[in-house]
Amino acid sequence: MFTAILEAPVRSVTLLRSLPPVERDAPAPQKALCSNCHLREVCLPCGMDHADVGRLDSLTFSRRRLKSGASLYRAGDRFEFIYAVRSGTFKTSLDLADGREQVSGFFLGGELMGLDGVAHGRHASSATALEDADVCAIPYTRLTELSAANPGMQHVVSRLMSREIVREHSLMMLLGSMNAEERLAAFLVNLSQRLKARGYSSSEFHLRMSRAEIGSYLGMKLETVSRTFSAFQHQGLLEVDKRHIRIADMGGLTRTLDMRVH
Amino acid sequence: MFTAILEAPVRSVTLLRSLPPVERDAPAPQKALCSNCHLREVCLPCGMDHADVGRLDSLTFSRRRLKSGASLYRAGDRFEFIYAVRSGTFKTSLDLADGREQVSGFFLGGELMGLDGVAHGRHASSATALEDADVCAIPYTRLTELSAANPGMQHVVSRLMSREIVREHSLMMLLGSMNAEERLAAFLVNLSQRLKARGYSSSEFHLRMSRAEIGSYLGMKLETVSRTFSAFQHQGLLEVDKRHIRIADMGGLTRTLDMRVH
DNA sequence: CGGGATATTGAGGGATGTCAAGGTAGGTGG
DNA sequence: CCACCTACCTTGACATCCCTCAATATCCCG
Repeated sequence: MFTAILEAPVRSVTLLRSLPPVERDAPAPQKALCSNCHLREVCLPCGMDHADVGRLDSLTFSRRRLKSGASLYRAGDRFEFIYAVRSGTFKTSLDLADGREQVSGFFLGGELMGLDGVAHGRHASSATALEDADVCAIPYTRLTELSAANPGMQHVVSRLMSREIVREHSLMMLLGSMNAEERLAAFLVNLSQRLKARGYSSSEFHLRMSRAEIGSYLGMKLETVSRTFSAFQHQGLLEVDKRHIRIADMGGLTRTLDMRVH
Repeated sequence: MFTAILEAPVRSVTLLRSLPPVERDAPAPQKALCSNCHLREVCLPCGMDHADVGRLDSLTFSRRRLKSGASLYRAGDRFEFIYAVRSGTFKTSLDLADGREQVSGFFLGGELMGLDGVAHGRHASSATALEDADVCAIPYTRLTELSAANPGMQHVVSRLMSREIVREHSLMMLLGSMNAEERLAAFLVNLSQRLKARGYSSSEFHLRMSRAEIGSYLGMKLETVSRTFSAFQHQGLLEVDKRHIRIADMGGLTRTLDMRVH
């Protein structure tokens, strides 16, 4: 299901961080090429043949750097770009009428944000960096122009959108039919697999999001998230220290899901 | 937001029903043309210019008729077609590990089903007719071939997928942050608007789905759905007689949503 | 007419939300 | 360097919403 990336993506991230800071929102001078990006196996080019990836290079995506907490786009902004995460973690969220937010997703390196903007030409959700981060800005109209001439590429783009639909399907299932323990287990197992596919440890990691953000995403209150973490720790499934997580019993965690008592 | 269709779609539906029944699953002899379909303003051609709609006609979608309860496709089936509802109502659902189902959507005339199949070449969900129904089967590869040559058409297809993402966003919000009354109110208001856009009454209609199906969709038990209907009736918002619904106070119903106490 | 599916309603219990208090970590300024 | 402040996390006590189980009513279809 997931392609494991064996090369560690950490090296280039460190490199980026050590560069002198650029002016905020100035057009980044660096241009990113898909063909030699360390994330190409999990990102936009995934599934494309060599020739199509080469064509992608002609778009020379501009890069944008964000500080932790900065927003990449906001709901209602004009839709021009989709964004691929190069480094860091993002959340996407919808603004509720009463001012609270509903988190609709978390995004890791290589994942794409903003596809919901195609529908009405405006972003339907907001994207916020959960740590210092780096994205490729992919001009949507140029991408469609390019894929019009290349059936293979067009299919890849459609598939990405469809994948987003499927992703939300499973979240709906989660929100509609699982109890608190099942929700958190599903969240952790999913995150673990995605980290593994990016060359990180699947059993030990640092959460970039708060309990409140996890809760919003999973449809539960932050106190319940906290209590459920504690419960898993008592059951010997996890070791939890604030945001540092070690999965002690992956089998037990996945079994929590299969039970599906409710 | 929705384009009201003034011509009543009822006439042609009645016509179809009076035709002699065809063999089940035999390639239907009737061919449907988008350019003079009564649903063209809410269906696939929505947003296309006249020339592109004409090009759609070249695909000559075959029609498929289903009895109430019959399934159009099942999760895991090979993905070849997307389906546009011509008449009747459908539900889409995911099969849970324990045999129960999670309803992921209800579909009315002109709405498209099956876009989640693009991701992996297999349908990710199942579609079932909730009453005798009629669909256009749109061959996906031929649609993409056609849209490769026509930028306008390609964009329309992308937009449809994006719209599906946005639709699921709002459902996530519903499941993640609303209580039982808000959920049912949101469901009814949404259904009312969609019926209105199709030329039906927005204040009085017949539900095609059971309490259990509504509950599955909204993430609550059928008893809670039933109780909430009764509560709305006592509050003077609705008149309910089994599946026959009359919205007595649309303003009050939408206010239930804005309150968003929880 | 009978049987199965569906809907309504009640009683009771349990999972999760709410409110509150206290602890810890990290950042900032004196 | 330390004190303070803020944001975040944990835990407890209590409240409440919704689920579970059960009985009954109603409708639809054979």
